[in-house]
Amino acid sequence: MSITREKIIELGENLILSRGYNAFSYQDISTELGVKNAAIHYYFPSKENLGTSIVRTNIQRFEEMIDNMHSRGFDEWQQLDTFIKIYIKSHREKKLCLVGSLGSDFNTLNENTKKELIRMTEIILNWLTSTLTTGREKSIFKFNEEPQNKAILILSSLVATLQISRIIDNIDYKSICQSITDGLKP
Amino acid sequence: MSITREKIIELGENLILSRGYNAFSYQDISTELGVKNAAIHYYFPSKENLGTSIVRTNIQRFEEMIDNMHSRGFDEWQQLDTFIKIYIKSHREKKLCLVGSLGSDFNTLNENTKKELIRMTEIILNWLTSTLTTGREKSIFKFNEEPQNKAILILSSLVATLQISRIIDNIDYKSICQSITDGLKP
DNA sequence: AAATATACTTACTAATAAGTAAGTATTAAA
DNA sequence: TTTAATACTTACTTATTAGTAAGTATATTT
Repeated sequence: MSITREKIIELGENLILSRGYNAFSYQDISTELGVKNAAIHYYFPSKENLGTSIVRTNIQRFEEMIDNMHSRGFDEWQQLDTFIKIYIKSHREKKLCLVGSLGSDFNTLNENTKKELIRMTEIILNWLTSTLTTGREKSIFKFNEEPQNKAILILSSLVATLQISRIIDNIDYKSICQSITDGLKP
Repeated sequence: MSITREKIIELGENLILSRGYNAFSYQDISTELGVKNAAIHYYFPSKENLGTSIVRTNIQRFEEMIDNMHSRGFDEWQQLDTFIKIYIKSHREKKLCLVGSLGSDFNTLNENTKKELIRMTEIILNWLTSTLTTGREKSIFKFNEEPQNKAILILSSLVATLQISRIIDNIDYKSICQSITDGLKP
């Protein structure tokens, strides 16, 4: 895979996470890369292609992380902590996550990017639900809600607290994450 | 106040909640209203004026609701239920809330709209934090987190579950709200 | 009756957006 | 050594955007 192509995806992702899908242009990417906007169209003929590729790259990254955690034999606490650390990093870098950013722009997205975003959100929620279910079976976690509901509540908290932190800057993101995990302790 | 002006604010708000700040134009509003786009500029010279007015209108609406609940002597449970019902209505109407929608677009907003959004979010969180604090003092609520953290967690859950519901359509929003309130029961 | 304010329309401008067709320099393969 | 693929640039088009200046019809005030 071309290095320019990878840089375009990386820059595009950062632009989506910092400014949103409808507020970034091919010019933003090409200027940053020091090329002409037609060069971006060479790799991604339309913004639809770029958006879809960005989400696909994220799905791949997430699935690799899950595989890696499973092959290392991570228990449910270690898995949840690793997942939460992604959000703590996003907060440190003043970025949102794709679910929150593209979720807000959902109605304006093209069909393919929508499809990949749906797929990505399902993959995350399915993993989280199954991790919560197994963790509770093993008495590692304790909670009363349906695992699916608990998964949505945890993901929502992580996603929207990033957004609210952007509005109100004195929020202690790590402390919020602590509250989330405290709510799962037996 | 002019009825056209009010309609513009209402349409603008709905456009922000369904498509986001950067994906709606004065044309969208003028077409819907059956006037020319210059008519919108007559009431709101710039998009900054419109955005700011939309947020201010929401602040006013929220403050009126709070005043109303206080003057009716609503207890903390009734207040929280009333607040959550706003979100259930938004979900039914397939809309987001301003905090979530404009939170995602925050970095692209003008200074005045940012200021009002900050003010609105602070008002909501301060009310929620104080309601939770008082409710716990009265043993109406039970929770272990810091009230400020609990307020952020509740607001985040409401906000981002609207976004996630847009992506994944089989989410039972009311059931999520039930999980939120169940977590406060003594 | 004349002046003024209100609520617009007409007819623009300048900037930026996505997207394209055709050309060029460089590297790799036949 | 010619051919072809790769990685772009040049130079454009078309559409949409926010925004404006000047004009007009209607109602209200003086």
